[in-house]
Amino acid sequence: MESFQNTQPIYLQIMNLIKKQIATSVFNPGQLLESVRELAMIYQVNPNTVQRALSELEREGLVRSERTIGRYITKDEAAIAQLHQNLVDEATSTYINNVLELHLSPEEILTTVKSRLKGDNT
Amino acid sequence: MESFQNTQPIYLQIMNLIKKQIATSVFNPGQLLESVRELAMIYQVNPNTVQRALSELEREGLVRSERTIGRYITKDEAAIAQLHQNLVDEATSTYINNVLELHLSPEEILTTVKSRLKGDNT
DNA sequence: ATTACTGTATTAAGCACCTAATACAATAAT
DNA sequence: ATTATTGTATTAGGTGCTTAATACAGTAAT
Repeated sequence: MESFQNTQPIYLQIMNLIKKQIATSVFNPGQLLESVRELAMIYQVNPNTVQRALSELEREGLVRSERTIGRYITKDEAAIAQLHQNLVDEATSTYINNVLELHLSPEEILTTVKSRLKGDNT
Repeated sequence: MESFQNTQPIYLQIMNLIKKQIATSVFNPGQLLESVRELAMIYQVNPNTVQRALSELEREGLVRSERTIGRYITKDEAAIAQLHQNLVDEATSTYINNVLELHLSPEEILTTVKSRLKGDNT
C-alpha cells in the first residue's frame, strides 16, 4: 500500500524516499528511473504528485530528464556520496538537537542510542 | 519572531513545542498557562491556531481548561515523566530507523553520534 | 505508418490549514 | 456595577496540496 503520512506534503516524502534510494544505491548512477506513471502506481498517488517530486529532484541535480525517454539518476558519484553524507548529518543534527532540548546529557544520549541498538526495539 | 516551518501544520509544531516545555519543566505541574491570545502574540500566529493546539493537548490529558480562568498544566507528574520518556524514545527510534535505512552499521551510528557530541557541530 | 510509451502542461474540484473579524458567557479585579 | 480577561464558537476568505481528466510532442518498437 506504500502509504504516506498526512502531516507532510506527499511530494516531499517521495523526494526523501528517492533520495535515500539514490544514496544507498537502490538506484545506481546513470540508471533509468521508472516512469512518472509507473511510480504513481507504485506509490498509489497521482502522477502530478510524482512529477512534482521528480522536478524538485531535478532542480537539485540528482536526476535529469530526457524529454521522451525517461529520467536518469545522476552519474556524479561524488554528488551521490555527498548526498549520503548530508542525509546522515542532517538526521544526526536533528536528533541531537531534539534530545538536547529534552535536557539529556551527552552521556545519556549515548546510553540511549546504545540501548536502542542492542535491544530489538522497533 | 518565533516562526515555524511550512512543511508541517503549525498547530502540530506548537503542540510539540509545548510538550517539550512540559517535559522539561519550563512549565511546572499545575501551573497556569499563558492565555490563548497571549500565546498567539508570542508565536505570531492566529489565536484559532493556538486554540487548536491546546485543545489537542487537552485531549491528550496534558493540560486542562478552566472555563473562564485559563489553562492549567496537568499535576500528574507520572504522566509528565512518561511524556518525557516517550519524546526521547520517539526521537531515538526515528533517528535510528533513518540511519539504518541509510545503511549505517550500529558501530557507524555510534561513531557518528559521538563525533557530533564532541565537536561543536550546531 | 501505427502503436505504445516518454515527460510535460492545463483545468477543475475538493480538502486541510491558517487567518481575520466577530461574538458570547463567565470570572476576577476595580 | 463596570471593566478586562478567560475559553469557546462561528463565518468568511485565502493558500497549498492532491486528485482527476485530458491533451500534446517526441521517441522506440512493431
